[in-house]
Amino acid sequence: MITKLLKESLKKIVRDIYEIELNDMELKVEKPPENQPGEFGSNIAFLVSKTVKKAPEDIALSIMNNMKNNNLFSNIFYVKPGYINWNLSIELYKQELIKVIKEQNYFKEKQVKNELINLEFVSANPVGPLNVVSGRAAAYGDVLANLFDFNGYRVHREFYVNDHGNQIKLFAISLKERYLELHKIKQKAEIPEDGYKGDYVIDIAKNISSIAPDIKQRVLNLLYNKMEEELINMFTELGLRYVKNWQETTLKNFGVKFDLWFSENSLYENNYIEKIINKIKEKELIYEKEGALWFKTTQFGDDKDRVIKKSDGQWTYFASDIAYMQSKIDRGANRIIMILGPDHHGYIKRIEAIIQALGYRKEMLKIIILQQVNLLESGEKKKMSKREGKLVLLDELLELVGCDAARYYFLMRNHNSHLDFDIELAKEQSEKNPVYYVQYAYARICNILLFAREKNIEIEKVNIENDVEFTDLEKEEKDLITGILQASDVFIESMEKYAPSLVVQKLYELASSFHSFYNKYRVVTEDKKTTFKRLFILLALKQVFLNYFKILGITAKERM
RNA sequence: GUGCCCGUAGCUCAGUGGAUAGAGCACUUGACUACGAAUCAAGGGGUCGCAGGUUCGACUCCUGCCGGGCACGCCA
Repeated sequence: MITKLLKESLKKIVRDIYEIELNDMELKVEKPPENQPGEFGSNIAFLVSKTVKKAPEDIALSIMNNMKNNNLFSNIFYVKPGYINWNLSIELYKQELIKVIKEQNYFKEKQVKNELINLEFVSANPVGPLNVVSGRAAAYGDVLANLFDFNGYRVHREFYVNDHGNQIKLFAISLKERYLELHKIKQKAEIPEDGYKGDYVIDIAKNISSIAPDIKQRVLNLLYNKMEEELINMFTELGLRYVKNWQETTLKNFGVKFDLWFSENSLYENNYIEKIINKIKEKELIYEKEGALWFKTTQFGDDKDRVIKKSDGQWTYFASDIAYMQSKIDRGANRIIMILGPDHHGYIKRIEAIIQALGYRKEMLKIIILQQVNLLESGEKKKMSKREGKLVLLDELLELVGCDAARYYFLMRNHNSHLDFDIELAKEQSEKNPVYYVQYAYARICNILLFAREKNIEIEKVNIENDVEFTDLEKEEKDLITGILQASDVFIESMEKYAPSLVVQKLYELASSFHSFYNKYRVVTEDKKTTFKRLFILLALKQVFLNYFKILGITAKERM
């Protein structure tokens, strides 16, 4: 909020003097390094010097001259090569703090935009429980969705269930075999070569009667009548349902809830795929070769065309993807965001091709590749594979370190960095997890406010506008205030950069400022003036922390 | 072979055109008879993989190379 205001004022000054319009993304307004003067600083003179071809110093001095006429800026400093730094006016501090304290949802954009964002993430195959890799995607996607929501967009969280195709059949057969073995109907399970060998399949076989109490009877009946296909169909249906429940429960424990679990199978109903493909056919983007149907993705920059219908007459997954994209748009999406694993980077071109072939701008699509999670075991790299059953379950992690620490751990990394995951390390680090650092700061704030109330200091009755002075601020107090004022800018910037890690970083900085302040100064003292001033800062700070926690999906603990 | 991601302190990582490159962990030293020491203050530790280029300015952008990882099906 405040950064935006400052940027606008600076841009206006430049417009007045030089008649040029500055790019918002390039213009920076930020806190200068520790050893430099001023609470805020800007690179504005450098930007202007690029187009005007004058020394940054001269430009800075002229801009500074005009800044003096604006009461936003109180002390203006020129710093060596061409920076302009300044302090904010005390009055501005006060007005902003009052708003933070008094306005409900001050940080949340009140004007809801018309745009609907379809955000797809996790979308793990429905053939097993979620592992830590999905955990990273879940945390990332959820916070991204929160950020969009916070900034006034409508967001639809979607989980694509790949419940169609061969892998499901293999899973169903594996499950069936395990079931027969478990109930001694068969001596030994015969898991197909490409089947699912992991122990978790045995667990599912053990527990599946929880969603189908009459399963044993049905199995025996079908076996007696030699209805092998029906038997597999039954295990397909039950297995899918069981796994979906499992995944949904895990995600719920992780604080993530989806608006829609979209079934790939549903695209096959009512010839939907056929209809959408025909739409592209009309544009002559589809041709036949060697008995198969091909989509001319090369027209949109792909390196080769892709098959959409195999020579055996089956649609490929790529065909259902085409229909799926159209379905998102049919359901009102103006913007499509997909969070995919690094193994999908080759699909970006293809999906862009789909969007364009369907007649939409490719800008409406944003694909974020969330880099891989490497599973380590005491330093050794280990291959995670659902088929082989080698994985670290998200459930295990949650049990081990808890939801807050797990979310924080995943969110600290940005999306394009690899993450080495060592369960031993996670266990060890859980006690030192920075999430406790930020939660502790919040608990301390609550405690002080509680303490003040016990001392019968009723801040609610104090008139902040008239009776509280924000003069003579200590450095630590100013740090807290700038942290408070910058919060909404952090939320906007993180959204624009698709970077939840930025939120985490800023929250940590804020907590750090608070802990420093706490150790140096006392809030509740004999001196009424100072006590009120500090209590008001803390009231605002508490609100800011609550907003950060809400976006990150972390619990705000009043006591640790 | 082609494409994508990564290479920053002993370890785990922030930082994507700006100010003396930052945190946490680990290590050393100090701070509780006052709102919680799960905290704070201070210290050591770096040729930002290497070499060129672009410019007022490069960890950041471009080119080449080295090292690590992933992906390149009429599988999903």
